[in-house]
Amino acid sequence: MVDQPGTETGATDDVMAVRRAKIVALRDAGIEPFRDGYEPSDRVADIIARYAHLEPGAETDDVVTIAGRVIAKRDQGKALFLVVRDGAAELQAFCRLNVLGEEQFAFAADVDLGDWVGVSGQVLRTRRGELSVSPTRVDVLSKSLRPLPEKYHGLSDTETRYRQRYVDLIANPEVRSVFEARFRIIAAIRRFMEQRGFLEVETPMLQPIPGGATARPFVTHHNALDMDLYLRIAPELYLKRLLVGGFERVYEVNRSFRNEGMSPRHNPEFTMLEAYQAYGTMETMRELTESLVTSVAEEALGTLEIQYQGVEVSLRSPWRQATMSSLVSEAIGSAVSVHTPLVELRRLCDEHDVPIETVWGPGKLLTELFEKLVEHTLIQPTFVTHYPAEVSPLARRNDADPEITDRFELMITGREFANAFSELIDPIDQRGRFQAQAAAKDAGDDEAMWVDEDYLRAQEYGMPPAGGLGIGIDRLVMLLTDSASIRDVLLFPHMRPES
RNA sequence: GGGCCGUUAGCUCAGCUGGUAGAGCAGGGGACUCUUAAUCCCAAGGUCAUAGGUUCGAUCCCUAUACGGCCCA
Repeated sequence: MVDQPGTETGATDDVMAVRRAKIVALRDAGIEPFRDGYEPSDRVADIIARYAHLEPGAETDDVVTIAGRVIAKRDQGKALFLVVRDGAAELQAFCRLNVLGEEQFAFAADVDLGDWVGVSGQVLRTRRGELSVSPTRVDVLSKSLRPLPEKYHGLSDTETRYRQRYVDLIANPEVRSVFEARFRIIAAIRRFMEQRGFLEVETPMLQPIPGGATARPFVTHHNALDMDLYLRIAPELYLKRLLVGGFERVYEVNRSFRNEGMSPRHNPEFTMLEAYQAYGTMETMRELTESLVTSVAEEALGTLEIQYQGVEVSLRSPWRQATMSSLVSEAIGSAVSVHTPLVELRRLCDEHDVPIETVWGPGKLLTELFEKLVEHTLIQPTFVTHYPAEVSPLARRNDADPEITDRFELMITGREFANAFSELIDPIDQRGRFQAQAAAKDAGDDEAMWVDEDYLRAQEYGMPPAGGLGIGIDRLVMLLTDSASIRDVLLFPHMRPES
């Protein structure tokens, strides 16, 4: 039959040869090992729920057909146990010679670990208490050619886990639950935004001028137009064009791309939520951010008291708010702000080992001090408000102090999670800010922004006052799934090519 | 880009002071009709990441490279 006592070879490289031989043998016996479709009657998770109270040793007359991957096999001679995984749920097939008959039993015994199978039979619970299907029929739906990782320790080599996520997902069930959480979180975000009256929109990922953030872009080329295009670093300027056009509440769950190094917190492509609300302000966005994160966390975890990498974090409202200048002042022990003399700020940077560049003004120096001295200390959710205008080229100036903006960043676990502000809607001021960015770019800052004339033209038609918000989805998922690395929340993280 | 660490069988890991490698799981053969990390018996499985160097002799020491991880920029 399918059993091949003659093909005795223990060489690990020949595992695939053994399986290939089985495929040939199956076809010779008139059985297609890669079938076209199948019709299971039930999902394993439903069966487990339905028969939760079935007594050990009890048999039912109910017949079910399930399908899934064989992830364990325990051969007992004239009895055989196959563990079939359907999604995240697993059910044992308790194959018995007297129930299946010689031919079907031999067929079942020949199933390999990793094969996709269909199993049809009566539901029972074994004397040992394991809910099982006692098959009257076993079908191979798709043969597996490669051996699975070790059943007890799973797959732990990080490189293989990221490169071959499909194997990681088979070998490490907890990986699946992280990604289920990720996509439930994103679905919850969409529901929240919908409830708040926001329309989900799509804007270009291929942009002639990359805008909306300070970052180096990826360059690509349009052959027919013979022009360079850039993968977006943010959707911001397009979403705000929609405000000009009269869409009052829009958002985009966007994949954006930044041409920078990789780290446990950075991937070249990442996911953000950006939202814009006409007539809103920094304060509107602050409320939106806090409500969104708490409601999504509650929905995903059922609690607002979480642990991240061993650190207790409370997401319970209200969250702390503090201005950047007050936080920096607190850290260095004397009052500083964007109005502190340049020489004094430079001296403070020097004193605290913050490297500086001569072209930097007070706003940039203050921000550098903040990032070096304060940012990593903000473990509990904190809105850091009133960023300097110098580092906020798209944010509205504060009415009382034009050197700062009505902007905040949200810090949790010492990292940035969100960035939001009252939008700069004055096209004349915006042009000046772009020009300052262009000057910085000319001076060698390759992350500085370009002048986007079409965006300025849009603003010149009149943009309503608005609040805008960006939230890093990958980081939010890391926080809510207690994941140490962004690679653990990306199904296929970016990797260098295999040798 | 810099520093540190890692790479041994398909997977998870040992490998002493330098004398060309072991185990468990998976895979092969056999036994077993309630197992669940099943158990028992037998046999097999290696370009020790790659390329150089030192040495009578290198998985081990040295250099470079590749890939990965962490930290820093």
